[in-house]
Amino acid sequence: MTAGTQPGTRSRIVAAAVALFAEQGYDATSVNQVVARAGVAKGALYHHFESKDDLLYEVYRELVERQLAGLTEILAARNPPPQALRAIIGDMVATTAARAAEAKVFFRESHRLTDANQQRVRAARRQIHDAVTELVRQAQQQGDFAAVASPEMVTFTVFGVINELPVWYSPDGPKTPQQLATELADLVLSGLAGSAPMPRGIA
Amino acid sequence: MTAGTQPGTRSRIVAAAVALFAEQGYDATSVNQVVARAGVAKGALYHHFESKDDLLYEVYRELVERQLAGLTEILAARNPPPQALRAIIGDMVATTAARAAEAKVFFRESHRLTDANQQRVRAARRQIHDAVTELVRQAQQQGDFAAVASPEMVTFTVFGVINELPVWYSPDGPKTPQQLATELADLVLSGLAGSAPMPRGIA
DNA sequence: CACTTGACCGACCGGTCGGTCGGTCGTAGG
DNA sequence: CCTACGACCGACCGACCGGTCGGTCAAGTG
Repeated sequence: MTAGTQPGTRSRIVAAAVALFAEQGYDATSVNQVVARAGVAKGALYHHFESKDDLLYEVYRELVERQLAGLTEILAARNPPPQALRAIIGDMVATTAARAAEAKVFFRESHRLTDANQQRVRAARRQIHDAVTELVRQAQQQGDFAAVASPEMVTFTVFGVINELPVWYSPDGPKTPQQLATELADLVLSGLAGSAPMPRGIA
Repeated sequence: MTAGTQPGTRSRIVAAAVALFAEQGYDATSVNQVVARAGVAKGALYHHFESKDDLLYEVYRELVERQLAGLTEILAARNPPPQALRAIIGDMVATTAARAAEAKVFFRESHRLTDANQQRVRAARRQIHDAVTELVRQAQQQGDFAAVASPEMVTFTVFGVINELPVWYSPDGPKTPQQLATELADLVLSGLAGSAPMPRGIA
């Protein structure tokens, strides 16, 4: 009522698109379906977005920015590797669970982005991946982690679970995201504790 | 030359479809592209397959049958849990790496299958999932594995990496599938060795 | 009041999609 | 030699796709 614009037309379009993309996939969703769900006309969508691909990219941009911000903050704290890795897992699991639909689209449809947009997303993802790998590598060199597997394998393992989480996670499920994050962190850190060095207790 | 049929028209269609689905995705690939790549006419495709969905299902059927057969064989051997889990990881990594294109399509496009076909595939996948979970659960009860995480989380972790493997694995990469499988098994088994109960040696 | 602006509308467009179907052709059976 | 048949061909179909564009209308400005 205040201004000449209905509140959140743009965000309603994005929300409708995310829901439909998550349910059906990007290609299987027509822009007509999106505008019908959002309750607007086709012209409104193309008033706010350049193309269907631009709409998809919007989903990615928001999620990847959030994850990158969380990671940067955690690394800046410069805590010991076990705590840092646990914090990273906790943050990633939390954001993935909270935005499960977006995450589902994210990891399933990335190949459908325009080349330019795809490169931007991949660059951010690689940045996250490399940061975690480097954390593990340094911790192994300093003896904080056992060298039971390469840093790359540890990273792939952690993100493997997290990326697939939106496939099976449900808010109505028996476990909260916090519990899931704790379990995953326990498993990974137990593995990285190895059999040789410190017998750090796991609550 | 022997019979009236060109050798492998059907399999050439499947191979072309797998390659294109892996490169571009299922929806983004037209049947015209498939027949062009296979070097046949459209009629040939619809002579061998009922629909485009049927063609997609063919990819799934073959892969899931192979994986289920491998798993059954391993479980039938009734080896101790650590060896069994290591064998399962080895088998899954090997088949996934050997058929990376199929696996990529598999885990990315499962939601595009017809409901009936999707249920069949999901049933087989759940069977695999449940078998591994049960293996872990029993091993934890008997003290062979530490209870650092729930059996479900262990399973999700193992299949998380494996399902994402086709995204980053390359035959030209520095590591063989065997090496990757060993690393992953080392990491997971090290985690499951835990620090609480018996320090069972890991070969 | 006239005029501008920008959010939004929806009929419409060229093109492509998955799928069809009447026809051709090489081989096997009689 | 004739007929039957399965494998395969490719022009064609209606539906629907993503995207366009001339128009409408409410609020802001002077």
